[in-house]
Amino acid sequence: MQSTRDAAQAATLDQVFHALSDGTRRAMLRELAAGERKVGELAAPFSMSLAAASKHVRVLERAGLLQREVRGRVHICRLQPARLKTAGQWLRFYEQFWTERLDALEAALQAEASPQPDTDGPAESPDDTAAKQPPGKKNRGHRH
Amino acid sequence: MQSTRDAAQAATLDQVFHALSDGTRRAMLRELAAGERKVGELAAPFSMSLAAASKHVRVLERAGLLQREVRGRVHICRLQPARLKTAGQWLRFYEQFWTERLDALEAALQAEASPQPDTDGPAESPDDTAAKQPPGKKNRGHRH
DNA sequence: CCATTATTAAACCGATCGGTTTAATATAGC
DNA sequence: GCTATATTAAACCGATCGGTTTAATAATGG
Repeated sequence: MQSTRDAAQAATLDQVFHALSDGTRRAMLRELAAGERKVGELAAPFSMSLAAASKHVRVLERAGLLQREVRGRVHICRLQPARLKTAGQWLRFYEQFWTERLDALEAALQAEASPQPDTDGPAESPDDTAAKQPPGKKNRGHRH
Repeated sequence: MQSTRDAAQAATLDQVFHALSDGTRRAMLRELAAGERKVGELAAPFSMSLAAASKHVRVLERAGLLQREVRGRVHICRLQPARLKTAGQWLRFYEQFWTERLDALEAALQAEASPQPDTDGPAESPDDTAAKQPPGKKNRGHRH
């Protein structure tokens, strides 16, 4: 029964992406990238109660993004890359897929609308962040 | 001052990851990967009201994951890969970083098991050495 | 003009979120 | 044993979420 597996996968993607959707939690992961941290250390940089930070840690933990080791009275947190990898795989798949599609579309439009190769115009924009343009206009020159 | 840019970046990451944290919306993106779709077409597979599906589309749109073209009375949606790329970059950075760290840890443990002296303590060391920073380390003081 | 179609707007609802404050729990160390 | 420390539990609060239902808006087509 694969539907169960799919549902489980969907549930973990829900949890992981939700965990990543908060700046405080992303900052905690950033901190953890430098090494293991106690909960108190993770909480310190933020201007919120320790209890609130503790909840953020637990959200990350339930999402499987970190692992907690209770050693004495301190809880030591480390990154757990598996789930992040799962999310990364999801993203990568669509990223690649979409890019391919857009490239194909662009090529098709160019072939359709160019009896002559007009070269490429002024498409030398340095920053393509959030390229906003009507459909089918060429502005990017990315290849893979 | 780049903090504005960082804050904006953080806000869009919030939006994008939040948009991705819902299975319905991920399914819509999956559908859109096959080509452009009207809102009604995106809504069809789900057993919810059209209004509810329309809200999901708007969440994706506000996150910059899709673009809408109003043509007559139908709204045509297409994927917009830029924001997904942003999220992908964030994930890739940490994924790689963590993997490197884990590899280093593994190497350290192996070295420990070898007759060579401990080059770097496996567990106990605070070990902040060579901590490359992801985009924007010094930021705190979040939104709200 | 009028009915149909495609979509959003608005008001509402229960659940969850992100935060607080005030306990409770457990360990460390004198 | 006592007290300080590290962390969670629990109750609460306003905001947002994901859904509904009922209109409103706008374009299509006979």
